[in-house]
Amino acid sequence: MVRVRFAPSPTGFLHIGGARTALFNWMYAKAQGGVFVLRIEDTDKVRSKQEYFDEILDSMKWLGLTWDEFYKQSDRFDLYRQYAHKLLSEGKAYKDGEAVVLHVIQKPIKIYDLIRGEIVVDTKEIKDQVLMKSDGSPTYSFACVIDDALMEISCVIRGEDHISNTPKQILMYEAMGFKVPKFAHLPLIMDPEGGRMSKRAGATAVTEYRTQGYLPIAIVNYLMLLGWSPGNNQEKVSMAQALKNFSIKKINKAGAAFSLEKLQWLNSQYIKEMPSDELARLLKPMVAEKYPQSNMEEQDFEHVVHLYKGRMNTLLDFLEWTSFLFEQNVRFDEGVKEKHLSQNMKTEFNLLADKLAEAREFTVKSTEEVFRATVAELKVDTGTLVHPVRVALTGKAVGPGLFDTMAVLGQKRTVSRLREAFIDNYND
RNA sequence: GGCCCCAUCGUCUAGCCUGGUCUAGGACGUCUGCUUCUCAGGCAGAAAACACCGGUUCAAAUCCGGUUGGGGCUACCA
Repeated sequence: MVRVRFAPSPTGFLHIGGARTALFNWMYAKAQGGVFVLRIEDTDKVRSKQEYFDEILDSMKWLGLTWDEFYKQSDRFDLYRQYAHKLLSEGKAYKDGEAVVLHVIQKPIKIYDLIRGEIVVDTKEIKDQVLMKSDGSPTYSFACVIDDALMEISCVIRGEDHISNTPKQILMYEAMGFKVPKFAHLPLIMDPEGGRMSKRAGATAVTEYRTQGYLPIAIVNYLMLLGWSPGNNQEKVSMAQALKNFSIKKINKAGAAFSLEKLQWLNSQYIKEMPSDELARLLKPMVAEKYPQSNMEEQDFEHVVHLYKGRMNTLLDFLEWTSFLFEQNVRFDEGVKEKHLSQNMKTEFNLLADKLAEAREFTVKSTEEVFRATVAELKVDTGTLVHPVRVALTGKAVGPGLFDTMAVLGQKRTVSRLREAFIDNYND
């Protein structure tokens, strides 16, 4: 029976790298019908926080990384103490003040790593290991070994930063007479420049990506591609497909730089393929929060979502694009007013406004007809009127088709924004 | 510094184990063209890599050694 675990410590938010470690563990378990254990390593009483504990569980669930068994180490201190006593009584460990320390025997240790193959380390590099700290709490390695052994973890899949812990821990397995599990050390995620992943290089916590409007399915898809490939030139990979092709031996050995661009692309792909009603349900509360006074008919809202779906990289982009629909006043993008509304087109705008005001219905088709007729009457190019009008209506030089835009804005607001467009300029 | 891990386009990767099918494939990004009221999108193209040196071999991205470069660890943190 395959049994794996993800063992974060609640001393910070779930890190994007931690999420990937969790994902590979989860996939390894699911691909083989095994068990995925979530174990919270909260032995550091000072640094562990309830808020982080809650957040980690929340992020795991959000990503869909559900667990079959749950433990936390603070519930298991008695157990660690028992093993410390045992090692003490067997003479394998000794006391240093209140601390319990393992005698490290000199010998070469062989690690068989599923990803890297054999790694040999001489224990002369390793000094005696503290098992129980003076305050009575176990050290990371000690608690980890006891738990992995007792929870019958068949393969320890963790970050490469733990390679040097592995020989120390093997010594502990042997001292306590436990069976040594298999190991697989995942390459680390690097920042976009290939250096150490740090806060400065961008978001590191899963929650940040969540608030920035990334879909969990896109994050999971992106993360699995960091160091692994389904092997058939696929980029957008369904979990079912990934599980079918998953093999831990196919995981890369080299660290992988995190690319926000590719995550964004994947996110946009998932947004595009999502049904508009579903996307609308996701967006609705975000709109309500950002624009409290907004109220739009369900049908209309869904239509707006449909209109902007193709141009969103993140959910947040929608809020940016559509501010002109939910705010009283148009907010102009940097420089667009100067570029498209510097020439006074009051006459043209008023003519268009008058004609639009008379329209009996206000649809994409009818607004286009009115617009084309106006352009013909004015004897100007379509473009010379389209761009200033779009800017006047939306505050942006770019966006969906102008007639789509007018139709969702509605007759009343379209007409009034056209009429008010040059009022400021008159006072200049 | 010491110990350990790693090295294919700018980035993520396929290929490496089982050398020849690789004038190295895909994707993101970049650039170009088409579509169009704009941008985005979509579609079609382009540029872009086996870190270096040596060895083994008829033949090396693939095997071996070294160099260089990057990363990790070096806590009574996890």
